[in-house]
Amino acid sequence: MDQQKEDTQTKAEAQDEILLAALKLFAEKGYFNTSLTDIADASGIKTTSGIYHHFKNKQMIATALYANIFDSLNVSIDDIRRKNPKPSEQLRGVVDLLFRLTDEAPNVMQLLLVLNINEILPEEKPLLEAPPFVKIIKIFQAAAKNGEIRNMPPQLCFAYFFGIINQTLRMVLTGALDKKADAYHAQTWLTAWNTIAKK
Amino acid sequence: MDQQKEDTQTKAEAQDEILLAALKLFAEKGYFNTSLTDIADASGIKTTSGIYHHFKNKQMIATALYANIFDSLNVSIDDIRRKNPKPSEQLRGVVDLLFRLTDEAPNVMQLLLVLNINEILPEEKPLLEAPPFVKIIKIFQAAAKNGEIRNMPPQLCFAYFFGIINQTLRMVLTGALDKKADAYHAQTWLTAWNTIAKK
DNA sequence: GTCTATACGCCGATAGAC
DNA sequence: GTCTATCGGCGTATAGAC
Repeated sequence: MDQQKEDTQTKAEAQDEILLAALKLFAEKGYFNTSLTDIADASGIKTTSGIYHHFKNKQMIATALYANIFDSLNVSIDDIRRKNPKPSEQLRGVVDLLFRLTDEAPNVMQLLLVLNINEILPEEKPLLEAPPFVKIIKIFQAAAKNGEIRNMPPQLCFAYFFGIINQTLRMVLTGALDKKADAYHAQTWLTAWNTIAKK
Repeated sequence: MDQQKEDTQTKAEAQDEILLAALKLFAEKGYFNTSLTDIADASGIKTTSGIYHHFKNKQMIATALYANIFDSLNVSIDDIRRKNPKPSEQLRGVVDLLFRLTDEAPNVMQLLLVLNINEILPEEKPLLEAPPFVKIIKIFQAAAKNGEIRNMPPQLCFAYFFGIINQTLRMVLTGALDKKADAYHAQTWLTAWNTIAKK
């Protein structure tokens, strides 16, 4: 491994460049409006052939992108849960994360909130069954159990709470709300929390 | 015109069949996963050629679909505004409409809430600038003026209020919430209303 | 591992008989 | 207005030289 450091780095870098270009283009134009030629042009690679040395086909690029995003979210959420004992604090941590991502990595949030994973990858599980979202549902269950929130199905908690959060962030992403996500952070958290909090 | 009544009726019916088939397929598989062959098969028409006598191209089918949906929503919203003097009642009427549509015309709601009009029709205005949504924003403005809701930007009202409504309906459409929309109607309205109501 | 060249298929779209 | 037949092109994907 060490003796091929140059090569492996280069390979990993090339893959990253492809993924980064794809992420940007998918977020801007959507998956189906983006051709492999577009992706090749936007990364360092000159022709579509080069892409096939890194990914089996176009779908696998999207699969890898979503896997990376889910993994990263998973790590962050685990971290948040470890550092915060109370479910309400954990939820607050997740919201902080999403607002930060919207300002700092809007393309990632675009894939999560705007694009339809099931239209791109019909075989993939629905978004809400992906690991990070399963964990969020668990936070709602824990919050209900310890009495921080009202007693209602966790899916409905999700609908109300993240309905507000996600719609706000979506409108920031599309420009329907004209300030940075951060400008709406405090007020939106409070509003969302109040929809489920035990009054 | 009158003397060709038979023909025009037939023509209109054929167009409707195409639109209906397209609506169903777009809602199920998405616009890009649906070929004109699929649409021809699903309507009475036997080949894709027939479609071109009714629509200039594939995009125009989507354009017509959205135009129909927007028109119909527009009429309904005008009706609601005429019949209900208070903005809060108007909003309630719109919510009733959306919940009813989710149970009775889920394909229509799928196009509105799940599919990305701007990915399908890049030239089209963003959804929130379409006439029905402009009217809803106006309702929020009127509600703010007469003191029924808190004083905040109408776009933010929209984000909170319809964040809850739309996310709930989206989850009904995808099966993440397992009952009919109607089962969540009352509670969801109340929760959404409370996010913007002057307490 | 990256290029050139090219194959292949699907789909959108057209021409023209009936 | 609907069919048969067919085109053209884009976009995915592969083979093979370097």
